Amino acid sequence: MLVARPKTEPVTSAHERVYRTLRARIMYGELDPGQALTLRGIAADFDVSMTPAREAVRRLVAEGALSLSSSGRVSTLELTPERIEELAALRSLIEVELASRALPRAHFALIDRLQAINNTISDTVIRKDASGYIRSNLEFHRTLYLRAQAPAMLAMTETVWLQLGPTMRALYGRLKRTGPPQYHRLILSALRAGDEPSLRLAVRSDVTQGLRLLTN
Amino acid sequence: MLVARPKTEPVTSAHERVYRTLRARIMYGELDPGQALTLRGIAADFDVSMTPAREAVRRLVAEGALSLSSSGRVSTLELTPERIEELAALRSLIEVELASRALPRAHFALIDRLQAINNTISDTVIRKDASGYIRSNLEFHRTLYLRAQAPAMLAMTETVWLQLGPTMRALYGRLKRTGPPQYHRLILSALRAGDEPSLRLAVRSDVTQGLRLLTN
DNA sequence: CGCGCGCCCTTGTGATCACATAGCGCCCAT
DNA sequence: ATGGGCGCTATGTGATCACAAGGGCGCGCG
Repeated sequence: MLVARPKTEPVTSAHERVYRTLRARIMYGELDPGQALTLRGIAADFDVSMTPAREAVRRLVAEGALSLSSSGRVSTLELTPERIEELAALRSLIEVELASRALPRAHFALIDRLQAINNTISDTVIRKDASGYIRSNLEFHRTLYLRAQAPAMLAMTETVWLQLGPTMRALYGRLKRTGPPQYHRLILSALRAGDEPSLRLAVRSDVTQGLRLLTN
Repeated sequence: MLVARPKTEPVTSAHERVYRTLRARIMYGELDPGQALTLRGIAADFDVSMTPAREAVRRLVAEGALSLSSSGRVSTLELTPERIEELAALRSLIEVELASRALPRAHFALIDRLQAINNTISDTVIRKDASGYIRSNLEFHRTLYLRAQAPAMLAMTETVWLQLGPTMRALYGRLKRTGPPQYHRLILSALRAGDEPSLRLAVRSDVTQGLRLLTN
């Protein structure tokens, strides 16, 4: 017997729920590169029919988060070194611009929030929580970029993150982390100083650093 | 009675056909900004069921080519001036990089092809063919960027074109064109000279010029 | 014991249907 | 004449089914 939905709860469609959950899993590296998925499997996991599963998958394929074999099988991306370099270059281009646009609007409260997120990152390092590390690291960047008031650029950056997601965890394994990324400190001090050139350099460095581990 | 498909023809799924056609119509400005579409209408137009129509629309929504109202109605984008500025900035960032990467690989044959496309653009100006103008203008850029061997960047650029599509025709109306964009000449001479700084400037100017007409 | 072939079953595609809802127009009352 | 309310219909969502094709596994042959 169906129970009435509490009227305050925003009705979120089934495919939206499937989409959001899969998207987060991919972006935060909870799926391995090249991992195969099936529509019926996804549908069963979320206890919905194939239709919403198909829509969610289509959407993720369109965003480059999943790839479609010629016969229609879906799997997460396996990136070539060239593709990784390209995506890192895109991150660099767009994120430097976003940071630059956020700078004039970055007040103390924002910098405090970023500081707090940086501490969360430390926790994930101590707990060796790869997925949590990726999530809070991206949260650091997203919090800053949100201030740029540039939704299209932010969306584009997030689709790049999405494409890098499964591969990023592989990176985490090779990384001997002892704390938050070193360049986050530089980003914070450049923000405090209102120093745009330093900020651009710090963001570019932060975005590009991980790349080296992946391409060799 | 069904006729056997010629075996050489690549079997392209129904939703792919719908997707490609709609995508081209949007990118080349054949649909007005804010134009409403219905799944059943699209399905009828292409003589398919609602399923492929839904998938094609979902895909285009994911790429930002179409927007979904809260109740799920789909329509093309109506861009605010701020959004247009943002998209132009994205074009500038990515296309300058693509041009820069294409430069070392740009041989005579490529420059000849670009020249030929430029002539096609002249034809569309004479014929006052707005959609053809947009199509061949983008073809000019795509042909150059293809040489950059950077598929992810090119794909990202194309989704920006897609978002600007319906609005670009509005631009065309305000433009008193007498020939190909002036900056195309600069792009070509920079390519011939192998002059990267000039090329970057020319591409940025070409991409940004139209913007001014749209934001005031 | 290894390799290749064929068959079955898994999997994606497209059509159709039932249902809920939002938007729109029409009608009536003031 | 105009504004508001009501009801119909157009429209999106999700489920289910039929079908075709591709991949993987096992069997049989060398």
